[in-house]
Amino acid sequence: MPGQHTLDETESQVATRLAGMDLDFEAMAVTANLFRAANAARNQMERTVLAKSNLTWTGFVVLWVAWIWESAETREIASEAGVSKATLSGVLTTLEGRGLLVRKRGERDGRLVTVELTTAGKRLMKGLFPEFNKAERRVTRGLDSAQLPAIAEYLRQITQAASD
Amino acid sequence: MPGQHTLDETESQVATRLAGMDLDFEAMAVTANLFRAANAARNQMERTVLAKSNLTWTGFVVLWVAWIWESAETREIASEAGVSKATLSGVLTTLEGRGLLVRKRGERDGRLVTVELTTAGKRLMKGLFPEFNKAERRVTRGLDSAQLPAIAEYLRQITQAASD
DNA sequence: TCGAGATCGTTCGGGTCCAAACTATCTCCG
DNA sequence: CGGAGATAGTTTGGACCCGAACGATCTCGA
Repeated sequence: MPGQHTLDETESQVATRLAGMDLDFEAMAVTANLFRAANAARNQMERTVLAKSNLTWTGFVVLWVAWIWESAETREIASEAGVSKATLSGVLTTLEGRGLLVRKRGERDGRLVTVELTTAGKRLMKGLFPEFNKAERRVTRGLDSAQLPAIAEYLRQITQAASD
Repeated sequence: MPGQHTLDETESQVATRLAGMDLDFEAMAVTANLFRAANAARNQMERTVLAKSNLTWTGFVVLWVAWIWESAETREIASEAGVSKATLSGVLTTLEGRGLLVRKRGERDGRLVTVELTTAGKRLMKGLFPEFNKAERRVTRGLDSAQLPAIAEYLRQITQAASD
């Protein structure tokens, strides 16, 4: 595969190209590999699990949050899914149009909207999630399973530090 | 902030809601936190570093790859940046329109296109990257610095496993 | 009570994002 | 030499993505 670089080649080129600058190369390696890993895992799971249900990544995450919490407020879903409320609004319209969830205006507070999965939405998630979990197992199969909890904790630390 | 859940609350709700299903909860925790961390870090860095230069995340990554490799072929950039060639094509048009890079048709092979930063593009990266690295240091500040290389290696393993 | 300010979800505009279809170019075998 | 097939980048169509502006709703103090 000509024109392709391995991870090692890339990091070596980076070190050469940026030599002499006052940089934290270890922090750089962690974040660079964080984005690479998240991207590779997302693409893999979209292709192998989500595509056959015609779901996007964000669509799946939104359904997942509403499923886990039974019924969720939109700002909550946006926060959990890691998207802006503007994005969520559009995604909800898409999923609602496909009959997977419904929006309900808050009764006490007329500004709020809560989201609930329809029967079809619940059935979809019930069938899809075990497959999704298999893919999660797959992308972590290169790791020592005894280390998994520690790795999850490292990632939580990054989330924490990035959230101010 | 009402309606917000902490990470612990979310994971506890997940465990309750999915109890009894045959799932790998440790793999789930790693991938869930991987996406949360990548997302939080990306949003943070977009807001604090990239926004003031009016650059998108992908735009920055594309410029970065071309900068590191002096001159790069399109397929190479797409692979490094983790986007499809279709996406890259649009991003290159945007960046070229802003005068940050130029496309050059391959001389030997007329199908290929190589990308090179303009003087303005190089100046931008030279000024921006140290700031970007500060943000990288910031999002990893919660981690034991002695562990950083090991964490980068864990993430490489995930990338590897997700790439087939 | 009544309005200033906060908060909620939606809309808008411009930029990604991808698979699939397409054009242009190259390779290589007959 | 010539064309079938492989390969590179672009276009297309539909969905996501965000900040900013917006209208609707709530809160709270004077």
